[in-house]
This record gives sequence, C-alpha cells and structure tokens, in this order.
Amino acid sequence: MSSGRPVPVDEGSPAALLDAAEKILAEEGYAAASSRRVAAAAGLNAALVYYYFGTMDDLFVALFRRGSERSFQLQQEALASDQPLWSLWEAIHDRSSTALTLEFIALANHRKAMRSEITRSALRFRRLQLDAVTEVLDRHGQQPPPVSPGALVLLMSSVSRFLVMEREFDIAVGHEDAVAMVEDILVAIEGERRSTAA
Amino acid sequence: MSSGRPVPVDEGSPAALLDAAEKILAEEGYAAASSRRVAAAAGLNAALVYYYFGTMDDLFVALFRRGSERSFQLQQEALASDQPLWSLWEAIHDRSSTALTLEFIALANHRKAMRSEITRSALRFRRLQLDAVTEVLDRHGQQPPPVSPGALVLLMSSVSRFLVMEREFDIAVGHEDAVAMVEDILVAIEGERRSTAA
DNA sequence: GTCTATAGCTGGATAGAC
DNA sequence: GTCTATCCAGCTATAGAC
Repeated sequence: MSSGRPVPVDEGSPAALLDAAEKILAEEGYAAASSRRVAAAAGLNAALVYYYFGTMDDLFVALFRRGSERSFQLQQEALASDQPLWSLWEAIHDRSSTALTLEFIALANHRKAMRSEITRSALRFRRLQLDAVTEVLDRHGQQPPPVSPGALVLLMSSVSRFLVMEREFDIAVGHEDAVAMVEDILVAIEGERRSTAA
Repeated sequence: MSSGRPVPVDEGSPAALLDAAEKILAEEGYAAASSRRVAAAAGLNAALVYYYFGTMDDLFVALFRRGSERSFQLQQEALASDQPLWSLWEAIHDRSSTALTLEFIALANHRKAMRSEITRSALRFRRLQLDAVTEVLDRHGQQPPPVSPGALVLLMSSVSRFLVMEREFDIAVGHEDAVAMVEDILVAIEGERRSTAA
C-alpha cells in the first residue's frame, strides 16, 4: 500500500486545481484562494472549479481530505517502524503542512462541512496514535512507563504543532528545552534514536 | 477562574467597532469581518471604520493589540499570586480567545503588519513567563526541579492551546491524561492547587 | 463625527458555445 | 472537458454633504 509516490503527480485537471489551491492557501490564506486565482495558477479556466467540485467549499474539503489521507498513510508507516515513537515524533514534527492546517481550522470557523471533516480526521489520527503508543508502552517491559499513552500522544502532538507554528513567526525561545524534554522521554522508552537513514 | 468577562465597555465608536469586529472575527472568521458588517454590528456607518482606523488591516492590528494588552495584564497578575505556576496554567488554559487567536494567525499569513505584531506580542509573553517560571524553579529548594523553565513554559503553553483548540471541535480523547501530566508537575513544584476562590 | 453616494474591483456561480 | 460571457453580490476606500 501507498507506493512511494513523489507526491505532486499531476493526474489531470482536478489534481492540478487541488495543487494550485494548496499552494495559494498555504502561502496567502483562504481569502486569496478564489476560484479565479486557483484556476489561473493551475493554467485552467475558473469554470472548471465548479465543474469538478461544485462549490469552493467542496474544493476545500476535497483538498483537506487528500492531504489528510496522505498524512495518515505516512503515520501508519512511521508507526510500523522499529522505533515507533521516534518515527511518529519525526513524522508530526517536520511536516510542512502547518500553515495549511491553520487555514483549514480557520476555514472551519464558519464552514460546517469543513468542521466535521477536521473532527473526523483528527479522531482517526488520535486513535491510530493511541493504539500504537499504548502497545509500545505495554511492551516497554518491567519498568513503569514514565507517562500514560494519552499524555504522551498529546504531549508530542501539542508541542510539535506549537513549535512549528512559532517557528513560522521566527520565534524559538525555549524550543530547545521543549524538544529536549520530549526526546528525553522517548529515549527513556525506546532508547537513543537510531539513524533514520532517510 | 473566568471572572466577569472584561465586559465590552463602550467608550465611543472606536471601541464599539473593535467589539463588533472581535465578535465577528471569532464567530465567522476574518473573511466575514468586512467594514460593512463590522460597522453594521456596531450600529454605525462603514465609513467610520476608515475614519478611525485607516484600513481594515489597521483595525485588525488595533484589535489584536487591545486583546494582547488585556491578556498581558492578566498574566502579570496571575504570575504575582502565591502559586504562580497554577495561576499561569489557569490563565492560559481557560482563555476563550482561542478562535480569535487562530484568526489572527491565519490573517498573518498574508498581512505583514499582523505578522510582526504577533511575533512581538508572543515574545513579550514568553519573556514574562520565562522570568517568572525561572524564579519559581530557582526558589524551589533543594530538590532538582523536574523540568527546565523553558520546557515547562512551552509545555504549558502548547498543551493548553492544543486542548482548547481541539475542544472547539468536540475532540477530547486523551485530554484528561494530558492535563494530569501537566498538573502532576505543578503539584511537584508548588504543591496542590489552593482554591482560587474566584 | 457621522452620514450618503459612488468608484472600481473581485468574488461565486451559471448558461451555453464548442 | 474546456472555454467565454455574464449576472449579481459584496468588498475596500474615498469624496463630500451635513
């Protein structure tokens, strides 16, 4: 599953529109992602947006779904590695989709469809992470694990997103300490990170 | 905790416009916060927006600044209490301004002025928090503090914002565990929370 | 200070030719 | 599938009366 696709493979106009929308959304915010601008960036006509997606809202939902699906695959792969926690930490920590995610959340402020889509997706991720982390902690052996699965999952998610977001604003005060705190826990459970050889 | 809301004290048209903008921004997103809609919600004419603030961008910056100032005062008070960490935790945890904050961040995606305003404000908060938490940990006595000041400040900030944000999407899986983890640390340093009597 | 009026633009969405 | 043409709504911002 999930053949290692290099990602932005253009498979026709719908994909081209989604790619264009993704770029504009991340770089300039949802207010800039109009049908005309998206179509122009894709080298297509604005009417095609409505032909393929119906409404702009539907396009945004489709875009979110596509990205969410990709990330979910990546996390599944990460959690299947021999150092699941470290892999998960890296998977959620380096993702460049933070600006995008924030736009979607902002969009959800007044678009019902977007809102429920985000909720559904987040719960899916949470469940995947919780199952995997619970298993890791269970297998952790005799020593009592330093944290509960729920706490660890939320610690990693919260800190990761917060730091990535702040870094986009050129803020990094205390970041090293926070990363060290999380990674100390990972070391205590899984030992030192063995090179990802990526 | 949430003592009586700061209460929209109407002090003339500018404040009324800011109040209206704040409400619309939080409830419907920045795309809905147009000069017309803001003015209408304030019972005023749209031209007044430009008379008082120059541009919509300037209004957004002014709004952010006002809220930021209020929060800063509240945090200063919190950190001056006899249980600074607990008070800080409550101060950042219950603030209802999360949706608003997200809109500002989204706005900053394509408005330079907003961006630098957020950075400046965040650094100010961070420094205040770091100073206070450093002092608390220094005075903590003989036992080595369980965490570094930077890690603790970022832990509290990250988890708090993340949980509040998720709760707005009706997601709460693992939240109890995460809260317990943070509060265990607070207990280790400051002891049990003594009622805030709010 | 507050209003009306308006210029000038951009948006979502549809109809219909090809 | 893709395009042009178009309707209509809403926006920022300004000019100017009161």
